Amino acid sequence: SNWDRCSSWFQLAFHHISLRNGMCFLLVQGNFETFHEQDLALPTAQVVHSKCSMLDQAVNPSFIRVATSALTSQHASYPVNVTPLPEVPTLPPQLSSVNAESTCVLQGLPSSSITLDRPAVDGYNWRKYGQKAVKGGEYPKSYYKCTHRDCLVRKNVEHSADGRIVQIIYRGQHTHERSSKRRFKDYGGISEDLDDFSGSTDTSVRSQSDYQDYCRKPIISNGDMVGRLVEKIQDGDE
DNA sequence: AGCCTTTGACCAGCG
DNA sequence: TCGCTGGTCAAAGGC
Repeated sequence: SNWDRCSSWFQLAFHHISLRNGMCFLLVQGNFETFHEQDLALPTAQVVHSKCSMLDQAVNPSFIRVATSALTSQHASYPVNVTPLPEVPTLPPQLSSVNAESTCVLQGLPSSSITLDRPAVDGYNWRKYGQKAVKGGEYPKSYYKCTHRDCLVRKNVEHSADGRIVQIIYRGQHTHERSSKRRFKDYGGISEDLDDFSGSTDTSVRSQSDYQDYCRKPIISNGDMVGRLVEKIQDGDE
């Protein structure tokens, strides 16, 4: 039902794969956007990989690798360490980078184009407390703390040279639910909808939403879809 | 006023 | 001990 509520808005952007056991993976403009505990409770990465492999590979082979990678992270102890995908499809020329979660940069568009560069739209509030150029300055690494009182969770976000997130490392576990919708409005309303989508009453589900953070280089086969999405955002339509 | 990012300084671990 | 590296602090300024 959450999917039904959400998909009407995001139908331009979503590719989705529903698996037989009820798992539902969302791929938002190439980002592996949402993992919920209910999605992840049963399968190991290996199982998911095999299930995904049974699907039409034409949907997006990279997606299967992302799903497998994220699931591996899900069941591993912290810190979570996600390596970047080795391959990504070619983007249309007007669009070099779109990350629905935290970075949305459209190049070749007017200066009014949307740029979302926030630490996370994962339902938690983060405060950046440092940034370092690591690995010889090749990859700037940002350090974030959860702003919730008494919550010690920290997140390290590593960016590639072109600004894409190539690695997110979480340390600790949240001791609270995700924050209210209020702050999500800061992200142009998109995340508010995501919150609706993931707004299960099951708090244990919410606690796993960090995995929404995995930003990936976009996998877009239809530039027009993004153009229409951008129009919607620019019109201020939440 | 409160919260945020930025950024140089500082600190700890390691070879 | 020294230098390097990664992580954190905290002042300053912006929104």
